[in-house]
Amino acid sequence: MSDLFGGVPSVAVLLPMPLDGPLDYAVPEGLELAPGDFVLVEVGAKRIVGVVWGPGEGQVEATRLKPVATRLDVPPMRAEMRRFLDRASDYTMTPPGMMLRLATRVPELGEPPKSRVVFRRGGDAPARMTEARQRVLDILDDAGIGLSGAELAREAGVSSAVVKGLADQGTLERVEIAADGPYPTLQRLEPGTHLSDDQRAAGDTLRAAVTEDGYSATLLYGVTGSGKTEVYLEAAAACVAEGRQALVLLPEVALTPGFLERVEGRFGVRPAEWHHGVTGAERRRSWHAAAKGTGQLFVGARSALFLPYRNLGLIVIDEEHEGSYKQEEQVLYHARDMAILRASIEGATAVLASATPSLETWANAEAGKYNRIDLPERFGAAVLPDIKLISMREHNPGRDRWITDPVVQAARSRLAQGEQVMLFLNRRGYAPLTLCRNCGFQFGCPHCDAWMVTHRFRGELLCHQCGHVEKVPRACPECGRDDRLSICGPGVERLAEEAASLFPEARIEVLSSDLVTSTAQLKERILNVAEGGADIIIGTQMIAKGHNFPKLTLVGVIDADMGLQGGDLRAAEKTFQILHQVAGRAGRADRKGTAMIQTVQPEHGVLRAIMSGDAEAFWRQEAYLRNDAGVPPYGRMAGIIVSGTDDAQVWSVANDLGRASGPLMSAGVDVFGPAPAPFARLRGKSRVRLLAKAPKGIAIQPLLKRWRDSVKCPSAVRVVIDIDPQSFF
DNA sequence: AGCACGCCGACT
DNA sequence: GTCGGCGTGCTC
Repeated sequence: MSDLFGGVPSVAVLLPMPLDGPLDYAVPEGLELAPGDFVLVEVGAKRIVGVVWGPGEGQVEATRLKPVATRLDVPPMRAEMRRFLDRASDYTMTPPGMMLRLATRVPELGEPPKSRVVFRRGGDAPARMTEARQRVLDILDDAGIGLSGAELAREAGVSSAVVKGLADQGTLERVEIAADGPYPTLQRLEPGTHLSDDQRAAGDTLRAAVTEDGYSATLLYGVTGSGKTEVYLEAAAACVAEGRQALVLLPEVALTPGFLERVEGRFGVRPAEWHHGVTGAERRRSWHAAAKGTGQLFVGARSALFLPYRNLGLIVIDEEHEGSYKQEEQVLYHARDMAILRASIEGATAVLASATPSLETWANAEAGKYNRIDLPERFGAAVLPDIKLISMREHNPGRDRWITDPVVQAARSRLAQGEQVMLFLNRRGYAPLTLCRNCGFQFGCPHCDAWMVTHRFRGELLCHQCGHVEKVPRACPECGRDDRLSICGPGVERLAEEAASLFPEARIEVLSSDLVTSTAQLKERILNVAEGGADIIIGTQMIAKGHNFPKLTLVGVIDADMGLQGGDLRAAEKTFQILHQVAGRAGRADRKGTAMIQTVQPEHGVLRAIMSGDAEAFWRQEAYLRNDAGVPPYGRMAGIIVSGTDDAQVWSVANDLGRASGPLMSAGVDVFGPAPAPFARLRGKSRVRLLAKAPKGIAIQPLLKRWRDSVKCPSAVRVVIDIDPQSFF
């Protein structure tokens, strides 16, 4: 074999660290290594798992090389995966080792396979049959083999003592099996039966794309409730039937346990999971199942893209437009882009599913780079709600009031019929501005140019930009008067106050990130609302998606214009997406719902698009604006974030970068900044941003890399390059 | 990323 | 006199 390095003195080993490249190690006598082999090597005093990346590069003399300690008994990393990591590292301008780190975040990688104890039916009948014991036995008979004592007890809803009791009597037998055991086989891979005509046609198209060899990408564009999930699960079925693995990426796995049940409903078994919450033995099992090919279907968060799949045939990115696909910490990457990259390298099918695609994806479909499948109809009884615009100029609710009369009337009649009402206002806290009517002083953040938002519930003033917190003031710091402070504008807390006075008998639930302490609590409260535990739901974008509320028939959007101000180029697009989502929550069961959208500018393009349902025209308009501005998808855009604890150092580096931008400008790249805000200070670190905008066709990465490296930078200051940020200013 | 080395403040 | 703060620099 030509790519074996037996007898070759050294290999380059990539390590999961932020080094510029791999390090050379000597190959000991008798060890044969090939690219992709997992090896254990000594780095400093520690032993670390690395991957053979190629032949030794020879920057360090052969005599000074440490030897490779061992080769691990793990399936070697495939060439496709290595290429993916290299390309991803290049694209995101992250050291390749950090990409490897994402791909090796699995416990006990270097250790031999563990075993675990599971139960099976033993010969003896129990001395006495109880209801609890019967349930355990039923669960076991159903599952066959593979459940541990704890799992059995949990699934049967009994205590572990019941399982232990059965085991002691010989009704259950303990068996030791490999801990990284395979996942159960998916059932019913043939085309699904309960599909509408539209769904079947879409499913067939995707099945064909999966069956055909090689890479393709498809935008699956379907309104909420059109059954996108059923359609892409058809693609997964076809993929698994072909003997390849399928991956479904979800934006917020923690909030979608229902998804696993839908998969189980379709395929009879639960998929392998990979996300933050999967830890320990299960994490290890998932990773190895990906590598060995013993897992067929994977469901996960963005990090699931970095599993070492043996034969990946399909990647679905559900809710493709979701911002949570972008990782903003440590390694910056956008899972949607990386999914396309990986699919193209693996020769797999990519499916981007959304009711409100990102403009980039829409434009790629428009340009023919992606196929597009439209699912126009809602499935079953679900009907799109009536949408009404309420002009706030025409219906002025009056001083310190924000709910207009038409919305009040509609809410009254819906509440009277025992239905639920949702009021959406995308602003946390009580009120966005406090000012002094005596001297005109406005309470602003000392670190940025934002207003301090009053939070009554917490009893604090909060900067929503940088997180700065102050006590609620008693008097004006400028003139000292304590009787002229005026609280202006609404937040959800204040809206709840208004709703309580308008509908005194209604039960009101307010949901916003600072009124919810944990994900578990959020789930519980949402479930409570869904079961009818509240009449009026008031909230921020937190309530825009998630659990279905069957009794909800009226949605009131309090301030549709809120998101449209500011310099964010994606403001219109984001507002469109969130309005579409919120409005779509009304009336999905037997009752056609209504969405009433309060706005001061009913003629705005976003609102016209929401009204007419003609998203195409809106996107075309937005695409035109983007084209004009030369930003994605018509150009490349990168944010350069300079951060550190020392303000002076941060500014000095940022200014040096600004001065050194000449070569970029002459290459046709526009550079803006340095600009502070919106994140002037974040957790004690100051941040300054620059923005580079390159027209399409210019490879921006090498230019940026050279730019970054041309400015010397104290190690206390970090310079991060963020390709295609979500917003700029 | 870790981890060791190194140079200046409050302690037995 | 030392213990320890974390700034700087290196890992084949």
